Amino acid sequence: MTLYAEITLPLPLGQTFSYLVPDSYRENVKIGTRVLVPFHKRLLTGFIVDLKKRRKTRDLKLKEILEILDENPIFSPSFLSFTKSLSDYYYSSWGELLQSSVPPSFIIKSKKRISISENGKKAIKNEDTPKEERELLGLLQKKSYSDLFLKRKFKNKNISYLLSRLETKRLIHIQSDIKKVKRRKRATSPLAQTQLEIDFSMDTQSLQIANKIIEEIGKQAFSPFFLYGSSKKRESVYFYLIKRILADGKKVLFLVPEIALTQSLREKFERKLGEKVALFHSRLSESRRELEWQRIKEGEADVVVGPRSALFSPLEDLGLIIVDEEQDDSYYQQESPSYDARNGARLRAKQEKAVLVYGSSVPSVEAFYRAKKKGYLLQLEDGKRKNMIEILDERQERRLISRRLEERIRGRLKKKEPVLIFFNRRGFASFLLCSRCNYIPRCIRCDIALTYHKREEKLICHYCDYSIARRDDCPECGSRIVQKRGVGIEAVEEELRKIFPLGRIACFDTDVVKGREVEEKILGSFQKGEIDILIGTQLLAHQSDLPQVSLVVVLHPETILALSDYRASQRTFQTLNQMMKSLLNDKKAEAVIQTALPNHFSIRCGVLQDYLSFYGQEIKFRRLMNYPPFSHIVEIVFQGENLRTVARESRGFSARIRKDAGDVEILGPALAPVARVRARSRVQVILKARKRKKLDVILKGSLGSIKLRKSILVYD
DNA sequence: AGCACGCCGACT
DNA sequence: GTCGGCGTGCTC
Repeated sequence: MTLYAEITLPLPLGQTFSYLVPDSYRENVKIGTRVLVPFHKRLLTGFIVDLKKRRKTRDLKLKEILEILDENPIFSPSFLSFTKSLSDYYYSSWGELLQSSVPPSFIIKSKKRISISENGKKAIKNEDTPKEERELLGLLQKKSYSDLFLKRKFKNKNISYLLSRLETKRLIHIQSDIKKVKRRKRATSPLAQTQLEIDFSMDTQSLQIANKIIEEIGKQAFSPFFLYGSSKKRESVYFYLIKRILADGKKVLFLVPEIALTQSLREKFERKLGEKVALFHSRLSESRRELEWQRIKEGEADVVVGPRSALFSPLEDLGLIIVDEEQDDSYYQQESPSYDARNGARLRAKQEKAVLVYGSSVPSVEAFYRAKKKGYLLQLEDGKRKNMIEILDERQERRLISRRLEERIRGRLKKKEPVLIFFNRRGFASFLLCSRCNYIPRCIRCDIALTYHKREEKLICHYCDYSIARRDDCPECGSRIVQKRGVGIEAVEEELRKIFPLGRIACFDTDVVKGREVEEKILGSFQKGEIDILIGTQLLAHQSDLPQVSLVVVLHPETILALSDYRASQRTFQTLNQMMKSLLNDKKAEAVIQTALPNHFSIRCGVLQDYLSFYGQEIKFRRLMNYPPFSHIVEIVFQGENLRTVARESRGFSARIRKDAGDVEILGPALAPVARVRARSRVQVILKARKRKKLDVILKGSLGSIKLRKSILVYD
């Protein structure tokens, strides 16, 4: 009897495809292995997700699997069903998720090799051969190239058409060969032998909480917890739990935000867990990443630590998943295949019947609400901070640095105490404006004004990095009166240099910090006392080892609130809270906030690091507006080169779904907040509903009908 | 996502 | 008249 394989492919298609299993493969075909299949004139690496004795459709002539690439499954049945549920939840492609779960070298694609034929060599000399064809043949005369290379060489031209024409004329040979991956010999574990730390001491209250979680661990059932408390306390609970899980012979997945895995944290994990730990971080090379993947697959790592992509580590016998710094948005992958690793962790823990522990001192309001409601919130008591906080009302202030603020800084500098200033806008001025004709220089590919950068004397687009040299006159009317509007970090720096001409001042932003060396150099000299005033953007606030100072200044945090997003308050709160972490915890240390919105709760609570008050107010707002966690939001962004097509497609789509929308709110289509990025117009449709199920019902049938490039984001 | 087919404008 | 632009549709 014939055997049929259901296969998902790494394409944004949202369906599986059936293939025939050749008789020669009948014995060794398995669910969860990679296969090479012919698919519409090309070869792709797919994944077998099911094997059937009966075919799904009968009016279709099926193709055969070309090759089975794995002897043993690389995905377990439970991993497959976890990734399937994740793809359903985020409307992203299962095949793409599986593809991103394995090292890139595991994905084999056919590669076309183009070489010149004897006829082709003759044709070069022939005057009748079109210029374009001769150009290509001339290139191929020296050596053969891959189609990818040729595509890049002939950028805008329709190369595939040209190639097929030349092939029919027999001027070239097109050879399709498969890029085989050589199995690398595994190197011996590169970790140095270290003295393991076995001190897991903690206070009685933390111990109680840890034991509460441990009770559940024995039950072999999915069980979630939210650990609310300082990072220090959380950490001691985590390591206690890990120790217990490992003693049971089970494994641990430990997720951290993208930038969190700094040297010091890495060392801590290695000190406490030794060779049992596999660490992923952004600076890991491709080959090293693959090596770690193999180690985990072979069961040599008991604990996997890494950012959101570590969610897909091939761990078996998973007993515990930890998601630390739960509030961090880097857990959400917006690019395709999109998913939220926090929710992904929940789905995986459910599938594996594992214990799930979220942790944060400033939880997202969504997660905090659910934890409270479902009764799995665990609170670690923390000591109160004792700092002086001053919020300066700057609604009347004209100066960038107010008199009062200037005095505060001067006072600290006199005592030789360094000062940290946060200001969240790159460049010198947000935009330039011609006084005569009101012309504003804009990006040619994006729908935004160019930012003026004084250091480079350039106008730069912050969306696509397009830049032009700054000129003194207006390109529209020639007027020489061009105004600078909207203050950036460079203007703050200039102002401070005027006020404190003898002060040693430095900036910490993406334009200065290019690479790890610069970053370490600036932070290092600040630590050594070689810098008096350090001014930083979010880039500095996001550092996990922030320098500790006695005066922290925040200039205009209300700019974050201006974002058109229901989470703007949460962002503002979190950013300010983060900035306050660089404040020394003593009575003499103080923070000064200069803002035009001194009474906004996200600013007040953020500065005071008062999470519970913030939560209390924010959750009221969310309830009132029916935003998550009280509803589910799906945002569909249509993208395309010409606005007409994008508009037509999005209008058609929204008309189709409106027909049976019921009580689902449908907003738009409307231009996205930034209507054009990298020469692509963006139009969005937003769906909002109390029950997630209702969104699925509407979108299940309709999403497939969208022909255009689209991205779908789920918020709840 | 690719890749081919098919229908309308600016050019040797 | 042809080339070649990209709108449209399909891939087991």
